[in-house]
Amino acid sequence: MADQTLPAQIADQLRRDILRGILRPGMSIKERDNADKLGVSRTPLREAVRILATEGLVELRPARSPIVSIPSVKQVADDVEVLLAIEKMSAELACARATEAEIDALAAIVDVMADRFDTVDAVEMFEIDMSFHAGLASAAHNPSLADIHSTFLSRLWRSRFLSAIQRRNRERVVDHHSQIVAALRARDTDAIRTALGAHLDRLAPDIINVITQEIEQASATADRKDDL
Amino acid sequence: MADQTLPAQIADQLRRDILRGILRPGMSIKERDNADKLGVSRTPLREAVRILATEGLVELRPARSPIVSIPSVKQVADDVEVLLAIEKMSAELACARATEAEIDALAAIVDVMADRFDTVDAVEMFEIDMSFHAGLASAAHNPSLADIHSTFLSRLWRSRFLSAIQRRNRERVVDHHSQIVAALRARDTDAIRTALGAHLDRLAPDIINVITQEIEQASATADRKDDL
DNA sequence: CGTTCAAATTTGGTATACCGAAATTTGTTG
DNA sequence: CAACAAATTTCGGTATACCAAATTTGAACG
Repeated sequence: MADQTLPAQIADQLRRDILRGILRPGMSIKERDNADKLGVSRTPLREAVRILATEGLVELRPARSPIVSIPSVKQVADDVEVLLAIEKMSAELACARATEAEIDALAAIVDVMADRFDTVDAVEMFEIDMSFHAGLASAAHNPSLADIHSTFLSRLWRSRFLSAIQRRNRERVVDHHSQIVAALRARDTDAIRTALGAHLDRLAPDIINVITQEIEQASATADRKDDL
Repeated sequence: MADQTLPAQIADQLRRDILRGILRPGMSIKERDNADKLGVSRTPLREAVRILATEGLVELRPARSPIVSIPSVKQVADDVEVLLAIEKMSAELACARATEAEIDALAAIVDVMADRFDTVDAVEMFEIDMSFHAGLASAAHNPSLADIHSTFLSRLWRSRFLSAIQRRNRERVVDHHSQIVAALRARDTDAIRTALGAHLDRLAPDIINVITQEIEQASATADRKDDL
């Protein structure tokens, strides 16, 4: 975390704060205040905010403070719809193009999942899950595709996270992923479509439920003003 | 073209220059020179360059001048692969979600195509074609999807343009689009998949051919140094 | 004549100063 | 006391100044 550019580092910091909930949806990100707080000047902070804007995590408004995105249910549903399509496409391509080494790496991730399922906390398990799906995307050998995959993954990171920590389902976490790896090994496009479909189609309503819940909750506490 | 932000206007200007070939692939975009040339300061120009970088039209290099992207054949092929998938997905969703008014608008575009096919020049016809596909994408009623669609469309703009102007095929331009609209009207998902598939699967190799050609040609004239 | 190393220049990155618009606050009036 | 208007403050947008890294150039030495 050292050799990246300064704006990228700032973006990482802000992204973490947003995803961890320290910067809550709707909060404004004032250039001067945040620049001072992070000990940098407005220019790189500004650029960092633009990076997050393209990722969909913050929202730019003309002649106004950027705010942390407060995605509507519709937006989250749209994002999920796109992410699922990208992931299915990646999986099918990976079926044809993944190297044996890449499949081995994915299998190893599933092994780790199975081993640690009962011991690690939700956050760690979630990170492992993320690495599996990122690995699947890169196994499609199409960097453009992997790029937009990671964009939508980070846009939905918080939603997925909230969804994941409230439900720990061994079947989904371990079995589904095993089936995906098995289908990859067999180079069986239909099988991977089925396996991933089962995995993801269950994920979608979960995420949307969590978000719906969070938004209702937020509007209930709507008296809170956005601070600093 | 007035109320946009200054960086967006600059990005538009640069994008035009890149796509029209005035700024050729490999040319460096020096901040000071271009800022002076456009009569603005470095800050908004800098931001404009970042915009184009996220669109894939320019390439940022750490501690070096940004250069106009010179996409490899592989990159173009990857982009085409993604664009096709996005467009097929959009079409299928549009089949279920497009309003009658949206379908009418698309039909009107096809009428314009048919009417003017023999009179307008390639550039204009190309613009009409672009508006059709953009309309199709927005008829899917998923802004996230429409966003990445337009990103890949602009990333491939120049390639598609070069491909389009060298081949004018009434069958493809008019008939294919008519079939797509007909399938939309009938809400026939299979039909639209077939129609769009026929349209696009022919497009892909054309684009890749043109790019392969251009790259070979460029390496043949490799003595030219990037000026300014 | 070629190679190497250092000085100068170029250039992107960052900080800061300035400007105009928008919002907030304050004061006055009905 | 409420409401509207003016002044002040706040804040993003833009320009500019400064800095450090990198490239280039040229001179000196082999």
